[in-house]
Amino acid sequence: MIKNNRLRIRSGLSIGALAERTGLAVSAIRYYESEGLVHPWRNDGGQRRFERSDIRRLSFVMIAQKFGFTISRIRDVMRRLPENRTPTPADWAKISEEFRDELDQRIAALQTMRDKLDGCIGCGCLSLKACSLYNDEDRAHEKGQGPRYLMGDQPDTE
Amino acid sequence: MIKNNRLRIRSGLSIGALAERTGLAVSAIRYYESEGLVHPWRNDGGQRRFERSDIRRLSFVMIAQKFGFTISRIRDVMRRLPENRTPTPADWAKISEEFRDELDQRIAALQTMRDKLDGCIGCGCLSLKACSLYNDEDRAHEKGQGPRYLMGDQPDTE
DNA sequence: TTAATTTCTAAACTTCACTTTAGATCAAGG
DNA sequence: CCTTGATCTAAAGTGAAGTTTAGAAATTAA
Repeated sequence: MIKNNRLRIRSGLSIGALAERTGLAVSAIRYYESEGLVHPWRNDGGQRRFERSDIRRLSFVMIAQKFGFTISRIRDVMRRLPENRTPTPADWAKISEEFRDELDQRIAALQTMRDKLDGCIGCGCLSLKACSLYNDEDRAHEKGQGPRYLMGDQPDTE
Repeated sequence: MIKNNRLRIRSGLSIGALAERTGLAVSAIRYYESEGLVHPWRNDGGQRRFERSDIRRLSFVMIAQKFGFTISRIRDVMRRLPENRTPTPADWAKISEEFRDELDQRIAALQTMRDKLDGCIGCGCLSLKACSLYNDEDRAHEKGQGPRYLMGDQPDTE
């Protein structure tokens, strides 16, 4: 099975080397391990050793963070990478597409809100019960339930 | 000068009434005061009393938060409202436009990043030095300096 | 071999945007 | 007047995403 019978040394990258390669702080990498984003092994002295493909994993994390995804969301998506082998470019492309779909939705939601804001600028309301910026379904921040009573202005002026 | 010489009672809204009108928690309103977003006065017993126009102020805060602006950014923008008089719809429209401009920029930045991601999905790279998702100027998160060395992959495979 | 550098763990600290808690005071209804 | 209910302050807690610190052990360079 093994074509090359020279001893294959799996020395791996130290955490400092990985930090240099990714631009991340050492402490951030340890934190990402605690969050399950990378899974280093330990050498004889108990120090972390990383695979070269972890550079790519962490790069993906950084990109996803730029897009505004949370650690837990990123972890969920990365769970879909193969565990038994080093992910291929095709594997990465597949999970990237998932992010793209969410990104599209968020762009669309922001655009809708901007259009509503345009309408509100036109009428200067910004505080009327009827304002479409309230009680909208297309929230930018899905979590948090947002205002319930909203814009309690009565028709009289203030 | 004063046409109506009946005593004008400026009783104001209690914090609970304002909470009901805006949908915010009482604790959130106190927090917003501590952050300089509203400036209630105190009645004889030391309780906060708010103007009716504070409903609008807080509504504006809520909208701006939906758009992802931070408290300090919102405070900065709201400083441009007139202090000597109750803001008019036109005043609100003016500062809303400022937000709209930033919103436009953020939408554009997200779109650019999405397009780049599309390119990366096509080539499956996601980890090459040349990848345009790194070292880009159009960051979604302006704060935080982002990766410096970025994607340290050497040309050899992993 | 010795000294300098890295890495280790655990715990505490940071910022943001709030909420919760505790004990005290204020205001309103019966 | 008395009792709820609302409000007050200050401090601590929350969760996300890390950073900082301290003291010890491992690794590397000279």
